[in-house]
Amino acid sequence: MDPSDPGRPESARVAGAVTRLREAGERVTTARYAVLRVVDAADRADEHLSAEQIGARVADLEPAVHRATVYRTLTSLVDTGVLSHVHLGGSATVYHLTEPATLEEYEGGYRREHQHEHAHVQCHECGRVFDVPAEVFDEARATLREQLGFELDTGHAALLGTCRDCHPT
Amino acid sequence: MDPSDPGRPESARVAGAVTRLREAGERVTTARYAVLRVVDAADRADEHLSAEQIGARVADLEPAVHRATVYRTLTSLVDTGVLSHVHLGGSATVYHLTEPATLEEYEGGYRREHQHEHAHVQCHECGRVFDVPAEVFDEARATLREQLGFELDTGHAALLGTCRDCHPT
DNA sequence: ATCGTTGCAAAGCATTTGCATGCCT
DNA sequence: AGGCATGCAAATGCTTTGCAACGAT
Repeated sequence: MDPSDPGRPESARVAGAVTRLREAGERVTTARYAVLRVVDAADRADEHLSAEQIGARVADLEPAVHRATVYRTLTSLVDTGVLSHVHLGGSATVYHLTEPATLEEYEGGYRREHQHEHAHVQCHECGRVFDVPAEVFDEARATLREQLGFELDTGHAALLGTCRDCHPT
Repeated sequence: MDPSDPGRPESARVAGAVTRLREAGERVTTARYAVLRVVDAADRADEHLSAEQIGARVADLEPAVHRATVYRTLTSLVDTGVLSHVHLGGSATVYHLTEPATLEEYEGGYRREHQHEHAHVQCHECGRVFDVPAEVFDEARATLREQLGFELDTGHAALLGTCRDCHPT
């Protein structure tokens, strides 16, 4: 596996993820590299892909990579911290590239929307997922902490609701 | 199926649910009655059961009821509005008896905790689910409505976080 | 008597696992 | 070279479905 293979266009985000993988002592394999590229492309298109959907796209990119490997890869990449996953209401789990703590490490190219922690809200009518600033839940977070001692983690699961387009009114 | 069978202790909540079922033109069968009793008992114990767990308890109560029927029953009871379900982060879905609009219709016996809409927060360490007043999310709800036109439905999916007992600190 | 509901069993689908081989470091 | 990751295929677990029989109204 040689991700520096000339001719293979690579985003700064994928390059950063590969670097972090290596630093963590993890091997960079064909399967892992393909998964990273698929998730990066989805992130850039504001898409939220499930394990299964990622598997399908990886199959296009690298037909030799087995489905089971995609699942194992997703698990290990999440463990390593290179990817993070968000649980959607419907029971699906979607994956994101995790943003590094210091953006400066990786030269430009980050889209503004990806620079901050965000929560996810999903429309249970059309299924679309919207990213919203985590600060929206600051007050709720504070209340839960004070009254229950519960630390709300809005990055880890989506909240359901109805989007503007699907309103009955 | 005769839920008025003397000697079968029945809570006011189950009685109300049965009434609402009949009013909706739905048949009250052994399977449906058993599911209602199981869910009611869980509610009263502040437990949150998944379809699978409900199936197991129904099997104790009515061994003749098939697992597949429990799934179909849960679906139809939710459709009718007698039950409501909440998606937990881990991918499980748990069920509740839906509270009727007017409490007065059903003579006493409602526990205070069940009289109001509530949201669910789940600890991703220990898995326990806590009920919290829906008002905790009022500000977030208002912000999302104003800025995105998104109607947040906190009753339909649990938020993840870490409970007091599982804090690293 | 009618027609919705159920039991049964089999199919379906996403995900996981054991094991030998392969390949990244 | 050495050990982790992979391919393969079978198993798993939850949920759904087709169909005939059953039973609530």
